[in-house]
Amino acid sequence: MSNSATTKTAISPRREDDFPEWYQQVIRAAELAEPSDVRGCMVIRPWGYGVWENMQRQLDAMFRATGHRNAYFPLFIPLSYFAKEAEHVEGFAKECAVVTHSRLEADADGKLRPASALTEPLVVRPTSETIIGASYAKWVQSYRDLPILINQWANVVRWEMRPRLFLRTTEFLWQEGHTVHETEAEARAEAKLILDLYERFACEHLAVPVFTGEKSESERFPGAVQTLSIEAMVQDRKAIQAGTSHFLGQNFARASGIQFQNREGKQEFGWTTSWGVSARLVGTVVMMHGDDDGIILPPRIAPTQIVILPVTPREEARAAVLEACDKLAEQLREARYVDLPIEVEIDRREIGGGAKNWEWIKKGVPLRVEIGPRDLEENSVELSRRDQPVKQKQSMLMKEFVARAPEILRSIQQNLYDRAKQFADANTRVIGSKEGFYDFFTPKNTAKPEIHGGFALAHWSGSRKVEEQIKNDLKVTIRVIPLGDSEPGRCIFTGEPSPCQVVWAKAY
RNA sequence: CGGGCUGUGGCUCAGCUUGGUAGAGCGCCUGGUUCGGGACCAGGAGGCCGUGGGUUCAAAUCCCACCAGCCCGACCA
Repeated sequence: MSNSATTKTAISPRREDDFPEWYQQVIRAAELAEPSDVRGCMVIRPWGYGVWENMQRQLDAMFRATGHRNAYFPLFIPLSYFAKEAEHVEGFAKECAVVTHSRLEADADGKLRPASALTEPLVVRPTSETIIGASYAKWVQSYRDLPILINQWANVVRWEMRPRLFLRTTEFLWQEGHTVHETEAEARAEAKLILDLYERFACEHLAVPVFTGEKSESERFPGAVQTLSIEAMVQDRKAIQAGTSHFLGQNFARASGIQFQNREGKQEFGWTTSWGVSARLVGTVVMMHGDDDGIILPPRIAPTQIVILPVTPREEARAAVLEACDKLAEQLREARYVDLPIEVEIDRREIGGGAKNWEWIKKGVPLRVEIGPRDLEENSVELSRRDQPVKQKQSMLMKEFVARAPEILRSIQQNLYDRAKQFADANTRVIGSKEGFYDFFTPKNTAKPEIHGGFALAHWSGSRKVEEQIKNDLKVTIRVIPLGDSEPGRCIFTGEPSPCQVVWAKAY
């Protein structure tokens, strides 16, 4: 019997009925974020920001460990700087916010109007290659000044047409690394190092398995020589680009005048890279792990990993229950999960126990712990794992729970990853013919056009024309060209020789 | 930026065709009964009906413009 048809879920619609709407409802129900009155911009609420802060903290440690240091560069980029790299301009010109005035004045009707035009308009950074390049040009004189390994945590603005909470907003939070190297090989190695770092972060911290590789020319960052990317498959089987790392060659060095005297005493342009991930990762986690009752946060990035819910059916038991909660919280905070104290919160609010429980379910807290009078008598607690069905509860001795909490969190983290990996594997196919390819990406149910095959691995000769044709016909693009060993074959569309299979999918 | 749909208390929406002083459910507040599960009963607060203009004695309702949101395209982290 299909229980799911009758069971009430916290989020409606369900994923299978309307995935985009489900996504929005989850974000609202979990109090991650909400749309603001400013077109295309969002308010990130404490719960959502807490997730981002955890991602930030953990990535930051990884950057530091690989020799990078943080710095901060201006939000405003003089138009003339921005104009230096031709492809870069072409790529970003259509989505730039531009500051042209420096003052407001009241007109005759008392309405405020911009006044005092700037001599040179300022572009609000859509990315910072050019403004950072201007500084690097001053800092770099000799090969002894290299490498420069800097990261910046910042907001950027891209005037997008269709905003979506976390996935595509006009202003967004991200991290952008910008490095300069003495040789091409070093710069290429840096881009690859960061790609691997992003992959590790996605898998181990976000429980998000990814496909990695190089972008085709048409999907490359404007001005880059090579763009590397990690791509995840979310639950509607679409791909989401979760992080990119670019080898920029000498293009931006040339544009910004980043030159140094090399070991032979000759002037040479530096070799640069840039790389970034954004708060889009929060949206990725929602679409990756969420269910019809809300989000499910991987323990490593959950702002609260364990919530303690006092059960106080009788007023006279209240004090004793709360005391036991405090004691448990204290003990749990002394335990370590991935080398950090466990984040514990006691929810003392006096609202109905059921309602309270559901709030935390929707917010995706990995582990809920109930303590009531009966538990006090038996020195036990009732556990509910967010990665298991809502009604499923497990009783455990308090002492045992304290000892096992880190292990349980690890198990949840692992389970989320395994599930996601299994889903991605189950919906990834090697495809050997054009017909098979078109069939794979053609929706079987016209009422739900978003449901299609998933990811396809297929040979492609490198023809841009084929790429365009597929995009026009099916809205399917090459997500990545895998790096490393590959079996040559024949392009399934043209029969031409192909060096390797590439990953195809519909994308966010 | 093009095409379609939609803007009415915090949320979901009814009312609009046939103009006549603003409604429901959920949520919120108060009191009570409950309490190992999103409880129940009673009372209450909350809305220049997206904005501006027009038609009219009278506009949530009709007309025009604008703005915003969603879905579909082009673009993107």
